[in-house]
Amino acid sequence: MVFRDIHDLDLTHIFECGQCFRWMPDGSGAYTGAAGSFAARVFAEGDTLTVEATGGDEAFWRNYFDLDTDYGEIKNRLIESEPRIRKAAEYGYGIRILNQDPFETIISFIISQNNNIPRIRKNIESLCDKYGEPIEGSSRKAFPSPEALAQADEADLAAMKLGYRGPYIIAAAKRYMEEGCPSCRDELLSYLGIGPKVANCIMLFGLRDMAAFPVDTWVKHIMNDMYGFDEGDTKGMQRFAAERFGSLAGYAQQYLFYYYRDKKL
DNA sequence: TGCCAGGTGATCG
DNA sequence: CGATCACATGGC
Repeated sequence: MVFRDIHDLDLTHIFECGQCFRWMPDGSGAYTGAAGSFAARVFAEGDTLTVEATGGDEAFWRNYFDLDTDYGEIKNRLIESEPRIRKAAEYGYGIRILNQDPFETIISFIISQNNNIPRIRKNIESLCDKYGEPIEGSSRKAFPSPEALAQADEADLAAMKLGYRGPYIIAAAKRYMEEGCPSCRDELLSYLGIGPKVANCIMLFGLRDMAAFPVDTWVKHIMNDMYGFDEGDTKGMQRFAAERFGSLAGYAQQYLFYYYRDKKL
């Protein structure tokens, strides 16, 4: 399917900015990957976005890529309220916060803790290969269901190099099965293996709370470098983000994170 | 080798 | 409360 008249979209920035882990360039300028239980190949030319998907209707992909949000407007408002973010916002041109499946987001960001992005990708792909359903028309597997991960064996997860996160994954899947999708930050924080940072990532990327401002090791560096915060002062950083960026803090965080991680300033 | 990566849980004062 | 430490793993 083809979406026309799309602005402020850059697939590289969308897929490499650290919000998702299952998309990769195929060498032709396109990206292949999976969202939930669908696989796809996507590419952008001019102001059109083409999605060749194994499933999901137009509404699904329009929502996944957040095509109804005006990112030009968001960027202007961020720069207006905090001019020092301009460079980061311009560098991350075309980033869109994807609307990802909540369960996939929960498990993915539990895996992300004290880990690096290439290894997070490998861990998630291993999990999908072993516990995900096959996707018709693709070699990729769907992200595993809560039921599948709830029945996973701890030793198998250990063999897949998930480290100490294995038990967190199984416990989270069981709980999700029994209680359904968590709806707020406090509920997420009561999961074993989910602390303030991971909870904020899930709120932002999985539950669409655009005011969430995850503070990870990169954001600590940024906030120290750009604004002079002590690297231990997470509370102060959160307060600053809430005051300056308000309901747009999540977008700001993503621009800052991507800019710093990519340029290593 | 020791430090780091999209941190958190347990423990201790 | 806040500070400290262990925790699996792999890259540099």
